[in-house]
Amino acid sequence: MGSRPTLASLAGQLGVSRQTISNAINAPERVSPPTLERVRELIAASGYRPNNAARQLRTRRSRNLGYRLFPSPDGINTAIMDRFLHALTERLYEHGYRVTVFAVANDDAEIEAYEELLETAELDGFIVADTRQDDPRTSWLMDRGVPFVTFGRPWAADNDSCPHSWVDVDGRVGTAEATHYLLTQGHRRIGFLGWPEGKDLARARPTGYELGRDRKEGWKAALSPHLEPAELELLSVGVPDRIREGAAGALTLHRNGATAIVCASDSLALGASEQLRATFPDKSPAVIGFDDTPVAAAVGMSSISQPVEEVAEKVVEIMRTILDGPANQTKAPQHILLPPRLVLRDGGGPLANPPTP
Amino acid sequence: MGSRPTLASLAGQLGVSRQTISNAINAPERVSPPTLERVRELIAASGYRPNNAARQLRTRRSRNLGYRLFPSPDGINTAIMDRFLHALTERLYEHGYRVTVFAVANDDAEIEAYEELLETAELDGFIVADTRQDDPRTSWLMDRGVPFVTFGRPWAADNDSCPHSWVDVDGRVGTAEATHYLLTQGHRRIGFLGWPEGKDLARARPTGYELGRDRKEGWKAALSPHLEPAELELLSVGVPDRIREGAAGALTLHRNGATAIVCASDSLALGASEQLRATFPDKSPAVIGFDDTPVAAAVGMSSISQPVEEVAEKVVEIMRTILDGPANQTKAPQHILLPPRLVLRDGGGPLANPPTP
DNA sequence: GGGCGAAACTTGAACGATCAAACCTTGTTT
DNA sequence: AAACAAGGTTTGATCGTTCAAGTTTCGCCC
Repeated sequence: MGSRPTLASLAGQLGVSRQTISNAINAPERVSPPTLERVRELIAASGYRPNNAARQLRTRRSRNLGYRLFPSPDGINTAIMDRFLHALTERLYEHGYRVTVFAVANDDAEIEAYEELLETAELDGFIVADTRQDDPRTSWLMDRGVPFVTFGRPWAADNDSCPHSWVDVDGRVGTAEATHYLLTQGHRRIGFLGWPEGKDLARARPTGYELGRDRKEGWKAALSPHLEPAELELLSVGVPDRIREGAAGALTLHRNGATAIVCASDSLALGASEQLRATFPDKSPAVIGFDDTPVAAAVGMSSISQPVEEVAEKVVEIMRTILDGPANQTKAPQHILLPPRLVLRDGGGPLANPPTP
Repeated sequence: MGSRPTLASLAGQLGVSRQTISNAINAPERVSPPTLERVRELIAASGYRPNNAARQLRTRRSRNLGYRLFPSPDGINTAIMDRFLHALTERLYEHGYRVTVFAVANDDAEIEAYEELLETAELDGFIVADTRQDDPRTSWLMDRGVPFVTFGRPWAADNDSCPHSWVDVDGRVGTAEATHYLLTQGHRRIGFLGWPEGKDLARARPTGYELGRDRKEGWKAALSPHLEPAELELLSVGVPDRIREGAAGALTLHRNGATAIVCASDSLALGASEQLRATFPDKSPAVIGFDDTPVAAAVGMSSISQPVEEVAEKVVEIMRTILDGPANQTKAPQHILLPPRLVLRDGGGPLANPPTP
């Protein structure tokens, strides 16, 4: 029982040189059809697979990309990044790329890890999630010309002139759509349950504060034709991203006259929904969450769904044009903003009538 | 500006041979103290890091382990595997190991991926989660002598004679502890809300059915000294792992006289808890969940917490003795069963009194 | 003082692939 | 008919490391 086949061993069997086998794999047009055929047959029969380490040593390409795992915060919103990682891995795998994950505590450590991974494992690039304004990570990567794509906008004044590629979901469109839907249902006093504004309160939110502002603006834009600014003011509340706080915030909004609520996250929405149903069993305000997490689906709550699978697909597409595309082609950074989708559900919650056994 | 330092370039600067530098890194005892000192200084000053591809090509070790990402099911229990992956990655990184993740649809595809990853990326081993009885994956890995450790027992008749190493959490002990706690609180008729039994209903549960049986047995063992078998029978219900089903199951248990409920998952517990609180606002039965997911923490529900970080630590320890330990030492498989911890919370749920603004 | 052995270090080869350049064949051009 | 071009194939070198087998130095012992 021999060890695994190599280019040289295959070449020996076929009476050709290693380079011919190599060409058959990497540049088939250089090999004559009959030879190509024979080589391909042997490759299939022998189950040959090129050794990545050897290839990497020579080409300085690892076909391996890095992704940072985020620490699970106390929210329920991690589920969405889970789905993203899953889709990302799957899509990249299809194109022969592997994903190396790493976990670090903060941005500084993340940059250090980039350096380490680039130098030892020679990763070909990174997928960076959860970008913030003036993100030190993207500047670092850009400075050294490391290929990367972000899931998240740079949130700079002009996102379109951003020098790197990004894919993101348009939260504004999502909350606007939810608000419009509630308007068609006859609601006018629609509340927004979001996160606190101001940078110093960053801890209270799952990510940068720009995200929350974006989501709030969609609600505001959809509702402002129908309400006075003073009323709008009353109908917006910002609280830390926890279920408990969502419950409290919902009561405030209800007191201010809200008959329906659009939320910045499912955590808030879940708190709001359960609280309102408990406090006002007969006619509790409608609640729409954000992210369409499993919990929302489970309790039958409407929510705005981010197309993370599509985001992953776009990210991979862009990454491939950067890494596999023609070398000397100028690669203009791509910016893709995907619309979320409103998922309507009947309401759910505790069962009205105990089922008979 | 030169490219990155290599063994040869460092050797040139110091007037020694490459091998001496290599020895200083991998076998310091072979190098004389003064030379060692000089080499180490230069390494630090130059920021030299060994190239992994070259090292791998020669040693056939990649310092890279594989881990399969699970498809996010519709439950809320993925959070725990998230934490596990995070801890695992962190611990392995500390010891110079990287984690390559992959996502596949089923067991066959998983085995194919093992093969692919072993041959091309030459992974050193795998961490296998969520094992079942007669798991085809572990047999495959064992047959080819691939190093691996599982998070999860083999669930065979005799776990202790299992030929591979595993780490798991003792669900039985967890539910027993929860039941005991409820007994000390004066409860006698304590219900168990679990999953359906029988292999054909596998879809209804997050994983193999052995897990659910294990958790149920802890409750049964703790309670059987206090109740007749017939009563026990009435106090146990098995439903699919969804919030909605948990709500229904809880009502059944309540009808059968349960004053407290121990659950096989937080999904079920959440449904039970919310339902009971809605249906019996004044004196709703106590509910204890399983897995201590973020949702449980958020709604203030008691739950049995799996020490996944500790599991990850043990898994890494075992993996290191396999991979880095003395080569010709006989490695008896290790089996570690960790106890979960009961996390008590006040109850939470909707706020009784609307807070003043 | 010759032989021996250990310690410290060096040298050549190998891992398995790709790059760059050389080498044959053919067939076409002048 | 000699020169040239292009297509197909081979050869030698190289990526950066470690293994295995050398070499040198020096002290020790009989």
